[in-house]
Amino acid sequence: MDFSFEVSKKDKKSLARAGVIHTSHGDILTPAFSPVATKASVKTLTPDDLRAAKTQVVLGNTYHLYLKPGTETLKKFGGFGPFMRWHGPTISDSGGYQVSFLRSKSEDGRLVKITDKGAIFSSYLDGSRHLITPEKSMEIQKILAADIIMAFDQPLGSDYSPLKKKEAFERTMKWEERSFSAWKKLKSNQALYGIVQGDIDRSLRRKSLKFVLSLGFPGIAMGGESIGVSPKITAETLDAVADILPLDKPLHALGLGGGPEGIFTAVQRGVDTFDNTSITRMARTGLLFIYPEDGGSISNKFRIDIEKSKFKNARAPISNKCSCYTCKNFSAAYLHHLFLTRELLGLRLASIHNVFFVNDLMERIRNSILEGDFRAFKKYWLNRG
RNA sequence: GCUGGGAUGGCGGAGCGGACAAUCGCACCAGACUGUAAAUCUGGCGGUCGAAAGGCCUACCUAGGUUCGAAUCCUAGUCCCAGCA
Repeated sequence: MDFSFEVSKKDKKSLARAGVIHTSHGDILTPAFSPVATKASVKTLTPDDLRAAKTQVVLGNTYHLYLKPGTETLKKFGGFGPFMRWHGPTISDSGGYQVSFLRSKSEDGRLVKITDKGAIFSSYLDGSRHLITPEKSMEIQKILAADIIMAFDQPLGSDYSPLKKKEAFERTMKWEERSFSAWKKLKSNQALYGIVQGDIDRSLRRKSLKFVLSLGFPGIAMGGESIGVSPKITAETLDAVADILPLDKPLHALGLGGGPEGIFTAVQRGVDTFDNTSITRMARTGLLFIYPEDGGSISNKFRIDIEKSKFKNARAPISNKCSCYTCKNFSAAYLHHLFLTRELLGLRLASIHNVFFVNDLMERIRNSILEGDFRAFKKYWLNRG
């Protein structure tokens, strides 16, 4: 397997660490952000845009790519990475998240049926029925050919009844076991991450992590709603397993939210990589990140709303501190105009900025860890406003 | 000049006697956005008091009138549009 993880430097006073994930498509210097290319596209951005925005790795989704373009096409291209012409490291999600996601979205609950065997989905594209099992997810993910793949799981919904939570929790462990053995059988050179569930239940989280460790997955992912809903709950979720997190396995946070505050919260607790859709989605709705030097703070969530009328005549860029393509070349007023007139270029320039911002923040965090400065750096960002 | 149609909140445009402070869209303001069915979604949007329920005031071109009651009906005026000269 062309995959390994090494910790270059560990923070003395927290679980934060700077490391390197080696993959056959290159290294990922951690901690790192992975933009999400659900359908083999980080919305509005080309691979060149992504690279220029310091992107190291992108994440695609089994569920969506299986439905379109389908495994036959992706097989011919050798995976979704080559298909989208992203030649760097990739991650694929197992489709497990869609299990609960589709369920909560459907009004009659008939969009998906979950049994121990697997999940029967209705395609959101044409309504056709599909069965995804842990084994099937592993097969599909082999075709997607990401460097890092995920076990097939069923996240616990925060709105689940205790009984339903228990059911999903037990099922996830069974599914992970099946994912693991299917992955072994496929002899893929991909790294399979086991997913830790348990919502905000401390003992479930611990049990889940211990189970994942006992199987011997190459990496660990933290899943479920509670990892991304707010920095406070993210902290609670990660703190539950802080003392039993291994040092030699990379930790990925699935759908980590909370902006810069959430990122610091997670990195401090040992997260090496994370993905998040809202960073690019917020970009498309005009919410753009700013540095502390620009007035960013916890209270404004380190972001501005470019559609606000105060930017109508703003000649300065979104951020004076930022060195992304957008900030180097365009005024906030221009971005404001593009958004109000719904010009498509605005979506791209905003996405470039937000992706760059988060990648740049990760690089700065990494450097601060390497220099033994993480604590001060974090304080600089969070202790103001 | 004649004939016909019309004037409603920032704009467009419903309503055509009571359930109208007035449908809806745009704009504007505020908010949300987690492993993306998301260039999306939610709320507000005459003034004022109130936490809210709700109250009060001013309102559908202008001025009169009819009516218990008018954005809605009548009269006059002003302006706009279309067709014909």
